[in-house]
Amino acid sequence: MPRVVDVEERRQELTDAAARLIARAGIGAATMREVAAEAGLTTGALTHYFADKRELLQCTLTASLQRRIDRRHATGGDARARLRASLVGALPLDEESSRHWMVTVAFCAEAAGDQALAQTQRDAYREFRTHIARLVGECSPAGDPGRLAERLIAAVDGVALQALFDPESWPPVRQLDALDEALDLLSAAATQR
Amino acid sequence: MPRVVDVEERRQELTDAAARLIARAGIGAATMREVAAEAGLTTGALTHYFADKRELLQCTLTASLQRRIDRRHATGGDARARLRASLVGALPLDEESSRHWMVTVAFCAEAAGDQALAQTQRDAYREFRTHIARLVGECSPAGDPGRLAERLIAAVDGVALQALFDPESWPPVRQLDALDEALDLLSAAATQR
DNA sequence: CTGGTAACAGAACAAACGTTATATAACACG
DNA sequence: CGTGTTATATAACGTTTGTTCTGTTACCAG
Repeated sequence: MPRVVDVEERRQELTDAAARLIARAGIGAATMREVAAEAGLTTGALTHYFADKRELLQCTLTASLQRRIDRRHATGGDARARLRASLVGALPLDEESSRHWMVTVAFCAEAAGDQALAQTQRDAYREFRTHIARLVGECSPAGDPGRLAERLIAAVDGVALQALFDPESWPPVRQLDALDEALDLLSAAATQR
Repeated sequence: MPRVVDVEERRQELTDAAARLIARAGIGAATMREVAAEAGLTTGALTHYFADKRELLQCTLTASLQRRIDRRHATGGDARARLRASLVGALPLDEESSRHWMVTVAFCAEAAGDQALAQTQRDAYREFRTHIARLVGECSPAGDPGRLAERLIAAVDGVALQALFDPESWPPVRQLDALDEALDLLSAAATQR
């Protein structure tokens, strides 16, 4: 057996390169040659790890969504703290989270014409919703957790989208302010009933 | 002077065709030939109205954003009713508004690598924010209108994004429910102070 | 030390792309 | 009724794209 290489790590490097290009200039910028060059390789390596461009893009979306999931997986603190941490992890607060948010958004229109991509995005969204709903249920028994989770996610996603369009107007502090206001508002509405 | 044709109308037809393709399968699907064919014409006509592809895409984004602005321009009723109508107009409730929402989102990553596109999107967002803030100020003097407007827009955009990713889970009724809940929540928070 | 296979680089190719150039048809105007 | 200009179709060109193919290097098993 020849040259030993961690295959999964190489694939990750290549999908990361694709994600960087997509976040920087759109899906159109992620050509085979550009992706390979961004990863410091050539098309020969790229085709060795992915059957075709379609598979590369599919894996890029999946990997990028997984990065976002990893980010919002909080462990310490009580349920309320873990809920807030999960929502904080969903905000584009730094370069990396902004990049993966941009990839998520960039694939939105693409997924409209590709069932597999659409399925991947829907699954990620529903996983997020379930995750948040569970935490909401743990820290505030009043009200429908699913509905409250959707409201919180909407608030976070709305802030995130505005931050992607206009980053200068949305520094981390402002994003966190908006999140905390949404949390306060919803917990107040839940307890008063 | 020869064959009389409404130039602005033709340009609108062509950018509409581009918008349909982009919403259907992403920006990559909007090739010169495809856009022309979608409009029932050929590339000869397309290059007659737009200098190059860059200008076509720029105009497509501008026209699509203008359609969304037109949609949320409400006249009848009191300030509160006009505020709600403007926010309703910003939701992807039917095929047309979903299409223009998809175009807005599709250009997000593209704009990251194109200053002109980014400027166009930022301007549209700030115009929307100003518009909503004015209506908020008219119907509820308590609280900072700008801040309240941002919260409402975040709620609407969040719902819109979720509806684009997972339309079946977000029929118009559910979107309107979420909007009305956000309106109630914010007006309650504003009056209690 | 020596095959043999995995990990790449690089060239090659057909298709599709944006763009430019050329040709034709339709109409207002003198 | 020509005539000149505009609107559009069609063809052609050079580039870029995704993909395939061929070669080369580096490593491990025997």
